[in-house]
Amino acid sequence: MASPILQSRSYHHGDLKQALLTEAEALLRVEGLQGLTLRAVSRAAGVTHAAPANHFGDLSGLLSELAASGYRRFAAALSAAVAAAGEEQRARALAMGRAYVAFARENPQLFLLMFRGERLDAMRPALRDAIAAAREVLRSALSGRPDAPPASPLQRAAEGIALWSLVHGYAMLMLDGRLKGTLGALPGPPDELAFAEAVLGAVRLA
Amino acid sequence: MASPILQSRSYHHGDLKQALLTEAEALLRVEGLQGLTLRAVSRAAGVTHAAPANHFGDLSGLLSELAASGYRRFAAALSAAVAAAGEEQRARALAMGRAYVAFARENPQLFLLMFRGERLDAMRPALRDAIAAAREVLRSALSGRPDAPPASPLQRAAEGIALWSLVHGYAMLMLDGRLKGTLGALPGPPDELAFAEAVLGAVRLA
DNA sequence: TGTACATCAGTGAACGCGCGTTCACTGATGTAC
DNA sequence: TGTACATCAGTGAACGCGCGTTCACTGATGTAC
Repeated sequence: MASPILQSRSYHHGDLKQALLTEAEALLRVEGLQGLTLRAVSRAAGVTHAAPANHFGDLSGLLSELAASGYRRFAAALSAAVAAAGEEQRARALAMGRAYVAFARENPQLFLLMFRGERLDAMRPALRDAIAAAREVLRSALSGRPDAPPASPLQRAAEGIALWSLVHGYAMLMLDGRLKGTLGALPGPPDELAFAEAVLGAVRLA
Repeated sequence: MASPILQSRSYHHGDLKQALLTEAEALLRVEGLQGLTLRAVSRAAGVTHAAPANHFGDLSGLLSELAASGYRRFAAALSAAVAAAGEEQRARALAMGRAYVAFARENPQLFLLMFRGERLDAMRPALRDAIAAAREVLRSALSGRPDAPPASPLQRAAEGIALWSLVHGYAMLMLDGRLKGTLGALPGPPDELAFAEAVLGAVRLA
């Protein structure tokens, strides 16, 4: 018989794989990466702690699938933002940056899991594919200025990586709480969104 | 009697505190952050695993002191690079960026420990002071362009954070191995230094 | 339609592991007199 | 100079903890005939 919800295979539980991923993400959000253990996730999902092995093999398998899910949503968010920004290159890059930072802010622990390779298994096809897809969205949003004179391959690559570094660094510093001091020292009440906007807009390609 | 080496207090061991920090850093370099446990560090230093408590209290105390030591060396490296770069503002920022990335490349795990607040105790005076000192070096190296018209406080702060984000993001992406693909796709043999230079130079304040 | 069988998701108990913490102790160092 | 005492760094054994893994098992689902 089909699952009560999706048409995925369901035995005793009825899509335990998805349930484990959902619980894992909730746990990650609340407890952080170090709270994510096979036993804790199983507990949250109401199954024995040996059950996840049937779906993920081991812990790094579960973390990798979770990160893959994060990358898919990340890529979708960036992609939608860029598409909505029109054709102008700088507007597209800015839209991407906004969406990038917003994703990090809304999913801080998931973002850290995604960009902290240590505990992931980069060989997992689901993760590898999701990373590649996200990378491609970034590449297309940051590809050089068609209006400018043709640059060297090094120059073009450096420009893309510089913009990526800018938004990624901002996201990481923000998640580490490194911007609080600067934000607090500004006149008026802190406005994180306006500040992010000012930072992303403070820089241009040379 | 004084210690055989330094004039620090020495009882049975003869400066166990420094020895533990040295061994901890070596372990961190080889095993990564998750290999850093009180027991492993004690083992490496040849003492009982209860001994470190006399000097650091608990594990987060030891990690915090190690991070503080990292921040002191980090600040010194940035400071020296900036001082050698002369007076021109852009040259100073570029020199800082180079030194920043070089430190991250040479001390990858230490750099990650420093910028991953989770396991540190930010209340430790040694760590708090070291972070503040490093932050001040950054601030002075990245402070706005004296040649430009006076900008708003928001604009000035945003410019400094943007440059910091650029170098920090580059360092993090590099340590995560995210740049390998781009670097490998360039014509000729990969040249990390030249690429970093190109990335840092690809951007100007708007 | 019904029966026998194979598959496999999930169980529950047991295992060994390394961890941080505690605590009474030992013994070298430093100090008072 | 010598003795008695206080301090405190480091010892070693014991503790409980949560972890991942293993494994024989149960029982629901799916399939062959």
